[in-house]
Amino acid sequence: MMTVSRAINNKPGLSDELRQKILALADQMGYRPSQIAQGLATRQTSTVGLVVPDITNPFYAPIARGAEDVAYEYGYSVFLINTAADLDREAVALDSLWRKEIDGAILCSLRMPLDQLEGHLTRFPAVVLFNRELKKPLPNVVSINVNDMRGAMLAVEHLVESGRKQIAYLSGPANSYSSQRRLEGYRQALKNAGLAFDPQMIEAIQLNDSLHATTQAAVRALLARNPGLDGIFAFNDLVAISAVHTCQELGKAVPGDIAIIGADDISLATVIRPQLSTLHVSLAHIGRLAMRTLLEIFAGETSPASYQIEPELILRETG
Amino acid sequence: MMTVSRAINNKPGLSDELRQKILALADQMGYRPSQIAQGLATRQTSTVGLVVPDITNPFYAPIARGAEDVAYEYGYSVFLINTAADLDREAVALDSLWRKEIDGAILCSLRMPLDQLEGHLTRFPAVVLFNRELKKPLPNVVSINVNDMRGAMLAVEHLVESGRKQIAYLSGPANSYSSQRRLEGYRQALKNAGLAFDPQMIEAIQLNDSLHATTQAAVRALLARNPGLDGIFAFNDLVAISAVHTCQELGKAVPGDIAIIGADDISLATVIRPQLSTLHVSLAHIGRLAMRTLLEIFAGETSPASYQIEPELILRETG
DNA sequence: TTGTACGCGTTATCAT
DNA sequence: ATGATAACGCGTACAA
Repeated sequence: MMTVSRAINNKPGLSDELRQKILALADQMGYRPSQIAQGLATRQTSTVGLVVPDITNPFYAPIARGAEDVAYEYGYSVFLINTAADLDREAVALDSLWRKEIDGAILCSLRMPLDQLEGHLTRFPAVVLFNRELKKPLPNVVSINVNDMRGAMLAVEHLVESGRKQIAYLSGPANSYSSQRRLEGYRQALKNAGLAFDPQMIEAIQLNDSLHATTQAAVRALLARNPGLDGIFAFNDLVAISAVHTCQELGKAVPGDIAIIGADDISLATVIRPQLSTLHVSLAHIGRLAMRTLLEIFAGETSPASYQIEPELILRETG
Repeated sequence: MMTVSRAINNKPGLSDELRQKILALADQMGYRPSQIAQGLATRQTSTVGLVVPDITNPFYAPIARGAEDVAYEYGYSVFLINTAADLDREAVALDSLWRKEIDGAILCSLRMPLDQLEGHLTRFPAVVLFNRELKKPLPNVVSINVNDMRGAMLAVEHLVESGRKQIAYLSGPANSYSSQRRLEGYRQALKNAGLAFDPQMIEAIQLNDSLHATTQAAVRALLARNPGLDGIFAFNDLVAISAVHTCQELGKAVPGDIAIIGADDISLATVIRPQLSTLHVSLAHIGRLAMRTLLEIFAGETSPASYQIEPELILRETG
């Protein structure tokens, strides 16, 4: 048995001749070692977990794709889990992954409270955390964050520079960290430009309901309160697109009357007309980076405790 | 050890009192059985594989979501694999899943030749095959197919009934089964309406290159050969959307001059303007059905050897 | 260079 | 109702 094991795992300790013979026979018999048994013996499963709110969201799909691509290259398999932004499901998922003895996990935008989260994190050999900050660094976790605040500033600065005076922010739900950070950037950019911050210029989009309907309502409310509205920064592209259509339905030209800038540069941004101006981040790259980082931790290589992704303002047709 | 095992797995053979004591203690110690070890002992891993060409494709994402949702409900985890329509990667993926000793797999749109495919299929305890027909049924595999031919007929019939005379088909690559079946439906509907089939009315879209660029070229070519073109049926929604935009760029009104109908009803269909007329199939439902079917096979319940999903023509704004 | 004993964490089987 | 033993399929450590 051991000779076979050594032959198949390419380990030294047997003649090349015997190795070839074993390999040929194994191939002929269709024998491949059970990864379950290997996992039990070596405590390594060549398996990682990928937790996202919703794989259907064009923001997360490319991340998953990038991560799985790299995993495939290195012989790892990935468990996909959708949390649906449900706290219980997050907890159950993490527990389930732990019981599967995964080698590591990529956790995207978990809503779980920090203290509860850390309890889970320490149980995994390695974790990459996306869009979530830790209070103090843990040795086995690396975080990757988009510089949302800086991105929002870029967008709002451009709106100001192109002469917009009444700029609104279409925010996400209050429990979205990204949305909060973008709100900060929005306020900061306004302040830097000597413009007053007006709470009337904020509308929050709840993600549960029909996105387009709620965005429609939000834009209408914004316009009712501020007839001179001439610029909108939306916390993500889907909302931005809905805002574009709503403005057009209301007889407002985009960007003539109202300039609109989204965030994330999902693939939809270039398929709609007018093409959406937005903050570009390479989603597939983030996924690849996350998985590569995980592999580096496995290999014991030291990597930065956190990565910051800088968004880039892409001006297309809406702003 | 056995008493603990029985307590945790809710098996008979111990007093309720003891069971509670064990459960409480296990909870306090944070003990949960290793699914790897369980897998080795029981030969069941509570794990399934989901193989799709590309999770980034808005057609497959909802299927994956639906499947994972059901898996979650029943305590199963799912391995996500993107094949990128690469034959080697398909084979490697299937082998990898087999070594992981998955309980079953959902295989979407595999390109692999039938004889090679069957070799893989028989190694799995249970398989649901999507968009792929088997020559003769295997006892452990159920297939789910969209009635693409019927769908194409619905679309083309409607185009004919609304007065369109020169109807083109924007087909997919030659190795796409769906696209081939839709071509059949297109031809059949033409025939039924007494219209001649003209090869000049077909253009194939290669998926490798930039989708919009190739669609643009295809539509231009179609229009150059047939200036009177007044209807287009596209083999999927993404291509249909590109076609809509191309027509508009070329000064053709949609659907005034040219009516366009897509297929699949991906979520994008309702976010673009004009909203896309298309063939609706509930993707999330297919995913859920696929996973439920897998679970039924596990449970030894008999289910039909194949399901046929009937598309429904949804008339929105492009046709 | 090759083979043997043991352990990984769990469940099935048989005994008590 | 509870416990002891073997087995699942492999890799590690050590002996031959």
